[in-house]
Amino acid sequence: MATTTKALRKLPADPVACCSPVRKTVLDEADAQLLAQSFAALADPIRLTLLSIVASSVGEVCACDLVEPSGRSQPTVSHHMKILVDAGLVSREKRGLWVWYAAVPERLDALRNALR
Amino acid sequence: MATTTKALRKLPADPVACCSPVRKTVLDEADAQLLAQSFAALADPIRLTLLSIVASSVGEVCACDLVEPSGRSQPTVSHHMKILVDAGLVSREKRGLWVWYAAVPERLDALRNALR
DNA sequence: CAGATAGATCGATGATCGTCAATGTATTTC
DNA sequence: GAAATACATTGACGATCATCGATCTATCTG
Repeated sequence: MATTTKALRKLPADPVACCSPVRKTVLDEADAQLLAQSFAALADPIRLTLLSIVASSVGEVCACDLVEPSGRSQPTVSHHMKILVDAGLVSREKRGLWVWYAAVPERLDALRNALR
Repeated sequence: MATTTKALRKLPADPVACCSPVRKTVLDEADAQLLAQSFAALADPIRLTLLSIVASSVGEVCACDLVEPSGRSQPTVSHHMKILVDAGLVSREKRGLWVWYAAVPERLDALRNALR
């Protein structure tokens, strides 16, 4: 176990290493779970492409304009967009026959903040 | 296909919608692949916990101090740290019998920029 | 109501992932 | 060299994921 050898280690620039070289976890289990789920939504190249299309557009983007540039089938695009929406990164609104997506900047900001 | 109906759609606040409502992909395939791999490294609560421990520490952190707070076995922690190192988010240095990890702030910055 | 269209859902399949026990490798100490 | 220690690697398992064809649902139009 780490405790038995801890006192013998030469720690780099840490004079109080004998007690605990690890400050704190900073992230509790629930936060980690939630954050991981958000980052998982970004952990796919297709979803990053879809998000970049939506986020770089001025207003909203129609779902029908996402299938072709992503190079995937319509069910696959629908599946990925659902993941982005569930993660809160993209908003979804159905008007008539079409569905319109828009980026949610506050959620992207929240993720950026989590990276420090 | 989207092109056939595109002219009929009522676009929200976009007077030149007839041409192409999507500006550009912003992300080429290679970039998306690389970014997705980095975000995938963050898409696990254990890895987020491990990274938060390393990143919140002043200097380096010994591998032996990561097993207990993560609540996973030593091989599992080694596995996850390898993923973080491969993603460039954490640096690894072996000195004697111990391995020391440190965060790579530039890489975290790069990911934050990608979310902008 | 019938036909057409946009998008979501279902079901199946192959790939990848998280996990740990067992084992391997490198290093220090005696 | 032998024993001990820290960490990595292997192999196997079940779980989750990405994908698409087929189908379902909702909406608009005539």
